[in-house]
Amino acid sequence: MNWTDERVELLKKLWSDGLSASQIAAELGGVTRNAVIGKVHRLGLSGRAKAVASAAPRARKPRPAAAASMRPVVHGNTALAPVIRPVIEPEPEELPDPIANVIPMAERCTILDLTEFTCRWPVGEPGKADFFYCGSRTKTGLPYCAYHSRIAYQPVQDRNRRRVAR
DNA sequence: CCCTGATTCGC
DNA sequence: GCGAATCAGG
Repeated sequence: MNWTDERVELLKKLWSDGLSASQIAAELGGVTRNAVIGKVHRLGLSGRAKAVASAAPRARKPRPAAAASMRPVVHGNTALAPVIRPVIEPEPEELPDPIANVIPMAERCTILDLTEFTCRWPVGEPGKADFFYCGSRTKTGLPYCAYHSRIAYQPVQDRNRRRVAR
């Protein structure tokens, strides 16, 4: 593919419209984002309005909302309320993510809040802003609450064999 | 890891 | 002029 007037024109338009180089490359077809960027520079239209604010405007995943609808309603001070956990059977193939939706906000705690009586079940990715520990009362010296103990001590499921690329 | 634009440099 | 490779960053 060569840079015909049409393609250059489209490139200019899309670039000024704030599309990313990879998006433009996909739109044009037959070129990579590097080619687009290179061309953009050669054309001397490097700077743009303000499209480069957040580098990765990733598509938002719609929230599951299924588990959230099953969350028990707790009135009053949730911090002092007894732990109420839904009586759903933890499905072996279920990932911890949906579980996060049934842990009351008030219970969630950081690693600093953990004591010998708080559930150490991690939810989310450590380091991420939304990461937290379950924080429920543990039974007797166990690292997890009764609910998460059942998950933690289940028979080993078939692990996903993954191989690092490259 | 995903992604972004910027730059370099052999072609 | 072109663009892959690389760099620097979110």
